[in-house]
Amino acid sequence: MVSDILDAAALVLEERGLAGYNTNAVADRAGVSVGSLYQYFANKAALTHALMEREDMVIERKLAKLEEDLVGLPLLTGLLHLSASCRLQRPALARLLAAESPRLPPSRHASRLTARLESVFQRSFEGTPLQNLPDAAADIFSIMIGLIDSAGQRDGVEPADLAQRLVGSVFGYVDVYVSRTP
Amino acid sequence: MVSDILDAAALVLEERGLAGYNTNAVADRAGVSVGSLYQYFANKAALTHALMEREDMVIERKLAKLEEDLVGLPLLTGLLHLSASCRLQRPALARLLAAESPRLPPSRHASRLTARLESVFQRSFEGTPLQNLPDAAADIFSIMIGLIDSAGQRDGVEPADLAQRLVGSVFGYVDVYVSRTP
Amino acid sequence: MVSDILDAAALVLEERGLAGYNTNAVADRAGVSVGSLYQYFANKAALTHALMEREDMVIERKLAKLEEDLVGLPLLTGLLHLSASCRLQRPALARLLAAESPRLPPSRHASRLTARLESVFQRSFEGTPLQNLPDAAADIFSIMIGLIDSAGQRDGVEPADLAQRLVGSVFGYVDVYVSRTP
Amino acid sequence: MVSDILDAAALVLEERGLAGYNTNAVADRAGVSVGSLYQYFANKAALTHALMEREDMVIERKLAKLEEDLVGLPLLTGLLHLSASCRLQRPALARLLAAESPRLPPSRHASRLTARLESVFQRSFEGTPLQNLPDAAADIFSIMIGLIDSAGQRDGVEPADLAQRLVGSVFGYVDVYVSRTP
DNA sequence: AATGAATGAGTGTTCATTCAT
DNA sequence: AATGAATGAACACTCATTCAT
Repeated sequence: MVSDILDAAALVLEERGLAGYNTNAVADRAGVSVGSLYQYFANKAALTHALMEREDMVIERKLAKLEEDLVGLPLLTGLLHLSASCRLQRPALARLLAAESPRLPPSRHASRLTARLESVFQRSFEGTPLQNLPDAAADIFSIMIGLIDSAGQRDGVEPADLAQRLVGSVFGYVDVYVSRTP
Repeated sequence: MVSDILDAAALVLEERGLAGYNTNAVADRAGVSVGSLYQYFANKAALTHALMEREDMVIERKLAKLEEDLVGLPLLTGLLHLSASCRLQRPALARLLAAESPRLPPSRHASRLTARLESVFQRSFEGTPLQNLPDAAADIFSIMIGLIDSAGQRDGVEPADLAQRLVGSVFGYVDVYVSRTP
Repeated sequence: MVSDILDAAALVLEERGLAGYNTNAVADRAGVSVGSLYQYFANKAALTHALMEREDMVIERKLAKLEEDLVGLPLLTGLLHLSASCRLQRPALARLLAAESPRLPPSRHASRLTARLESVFQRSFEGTPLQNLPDAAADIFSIMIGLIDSAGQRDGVEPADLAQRLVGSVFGYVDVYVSRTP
Repeated sequence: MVSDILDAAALVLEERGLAGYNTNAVADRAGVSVGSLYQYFANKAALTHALMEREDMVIERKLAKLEEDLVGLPLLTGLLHLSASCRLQRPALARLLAAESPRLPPSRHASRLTARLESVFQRSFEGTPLQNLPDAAADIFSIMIGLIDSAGQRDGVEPADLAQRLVGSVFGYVDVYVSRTP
């Protein structure tokens, strides 16, 4: 049921955009009453957060697997490829959720993801002393989201190609960052 | 008066966020009646567009000056420094306007800015044959906006430091892009 | 509920006239929230159309019965008596609805009524070749509405007397019309 | 000036309909400020009344001339022909003014016109004792307006033909009316 | 648990009217 | 007299949320 509602929310966003994204439409699309929707989600923001979380969950899970096998820069590269291919699955959805998020109260979920990124980032540069990891993680996160979602608006974008450019950007950022970190 | 209303709109956005950004609030904040607001702006979207345009105008003007003196990569670098320092003046405003823009009908202004960026980009690589300039411009634009606005959420970000990392990212992107363009 | 809202709309029109006829007033009068009103009527025009339809329904039903029993001129006469007695039930309402209708988008219902009138008209002159039936039907319709609604502004108008004069007018029109139709 | 504004009001009504008929539009169309409009007309209703009066003035003047030459039924017939040809000059305007009038406070002008009609009516039946002249005048007025304005919605209506049918209707009404007046 | 009708505060927008210049 | 910028009450309509069944 929770899953049905999240599916419906995703479809409503993709089909009608931010303007058509409202709780009644979602409930309709899910073949469920609004009342039921509110049984499972405290309010609209909670629904949106849940959807964001579910969409990111795929990345988080795959990232966890990656962390078992890789370390250092390959791990970071892997994360970027992962993110590109995942977010390009439903590019419009990813973009619309990102566009909605500034209207939402802050959630634990987003910060958990960046925390994760911090960890990956730290493991990538094991040995090198780094400062302000949180800031760097947030920056890289924003580059990643910005670039992928922008590319997602175009048709026929190859995840691999996009990931290459993404790797370029992030390593460009990192080079500066590392070289300036005492 | 137009200017007063735009000032008010900016303040409302900064003080109350997207949720509190409505025409009556803006008119109130400007010490003006709603009717007057609508005398100068056809609708809320027009108001928002005007504010975006005004905020970007500074960048455009400074960019124009830059184009007189610089060419090649220094021009691109200059643009990035420019954008960072301008958008960090009122970081919340810049971020909120960017967040509102997907809800707005497309404007001539936004496309003019990316066209401008394309031109800068092309001038930066004079001599090198490039393909899909629009895509690259859009990508770089998104990296730029994403990174600056993300950094703008933190306190005490030095424009110069941010610009450095921004340059790193963009050149990282470009390196990949150029090397893969036949 | 639909019926309650239509009742309220009719009362608001009668009590406050066109100037006081707004959706909030109707909802208030019906002891219902505006939201409920909009659950049943897509917009104000739809509400007005529905009220017009309901008011005309009585005539349409009675006309259908009449058509079972009568043909020729008696049928036309019957229609005129019918309209007079029905519209005089709530004369102000009939007049105000007619006055509002030019501000409304065209409805299927109004054209259905005139089509009906055309059919009655044609049956009334079976055997006589007539041209431009639609025009004649529209003319007779306007005479009928005009005369009844005008008389409805006065007190103590006897439906039977009014119908007599109405019959006189319409047959006067028809005599000229028929004699000039080749 | 007054005349210019009335011209503009007429044009606005014809070009933009009831929905576009507002004081600012009229002032604009007249090349005059709203303030000036309100210098000559106390409010919007006064403006509309003045326009109605001016449009009917032509009929009134011609009717006065007719009354010098004709008496009895030919006078009534003359009035009907007159009205038909005058109202068909600007059929849309006539219709829209009639549609706006129920929203207006009652005016002396309309009653003056029907009073005039009463007088014509009485002269038409000199010798015959008639009762309830005001009612009859109002009824005939409404038949006249209704039929002419309805016909005015069609293209290529011949004033003479319309007048014929109008004469038929009115005399049909009158026949009944006279025969039932003791 | 599920329903969905009902709610009503809130929002964008219009336009008749005023009044300082 | 003329201007037209300014006013703000009023209105149509939306949608997140509730609660009786």
